[in-house]
Amino acid sequence: MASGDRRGPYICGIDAAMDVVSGKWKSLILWELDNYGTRRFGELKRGLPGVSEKMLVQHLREMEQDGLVHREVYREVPPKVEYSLTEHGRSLNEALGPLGEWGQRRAERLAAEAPTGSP
Amino acid sequence: MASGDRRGPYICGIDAAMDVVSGKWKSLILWELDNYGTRRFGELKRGLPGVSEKMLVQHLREMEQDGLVHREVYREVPPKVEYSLTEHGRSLNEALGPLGEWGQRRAERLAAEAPTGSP
DNA sequence: TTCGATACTGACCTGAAGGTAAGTATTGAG
DNA sequence: CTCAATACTTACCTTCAGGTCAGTATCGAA
Repeated sequence: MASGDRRGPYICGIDAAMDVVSGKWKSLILWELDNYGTRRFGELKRGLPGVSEKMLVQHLREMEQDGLVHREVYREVPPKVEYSLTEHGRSLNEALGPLGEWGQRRAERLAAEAPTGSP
Repeated sequence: MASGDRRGPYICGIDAAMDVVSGKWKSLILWELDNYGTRRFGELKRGLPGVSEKMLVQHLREMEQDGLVHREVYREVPPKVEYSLTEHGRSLNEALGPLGEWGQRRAERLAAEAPTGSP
């Protein structure tokens, strides 16, 4: 399954962190929630162009289980659910900072090397 | 294919970095090479218990293409090939540091929460 | 009575990541 | 002549992350 048994015995810290971040949209979700503080399901969906509802729900559930995300349900009609980061989620986002900067530099380097696809 | 077109248009830095690190053994390869400086193919294989030769070759090729790894071939018999990190590879490993520490802390927390599986 | 809004859930399918295992090339040792 | 050692290569197969799409529950508005 896609979100079954995890928290396996880890070989190293990277492994343990990757277990939690791997997932097509997870780092983006992390960034959205860190940036906006609190987001409703529909807002997240609109903020992540291309994400399917299924994956968004699945990722959010896993991140909740992993203690990264807090889920607040308002018993209203139509339904309202708000997501936000926990302390762990925020610290993970911080830990991802240097990696993001490295990737940024790499992207810039690639753009400089092949501006139009080398015609 | 497993290593075909990459370097796609990235949504953010994390995306660009993940494109390069995602792969079951890549962070481990990074660590091995950073730790030992230079490793032969067979040494890497023995240092990463469970890796298949196919995946090791494939990952090393991709990392070479991505400018993370340098490959030095000695024209001898039997063959000898030495792998080492480039400057980019080393900086990536550094950027992964905080993430590794976060994962380490997470692993410790998990171990403290469920020592024997909550019997 | 039907529709729209919201936050899901479930069945089904595809592609790609990764595993297994056998084959290749070269040459010195026995 | 055969074998061992090294660094691969190739073919085939399984698994699973992720996509599509349809359905559900609830209530107010029209």
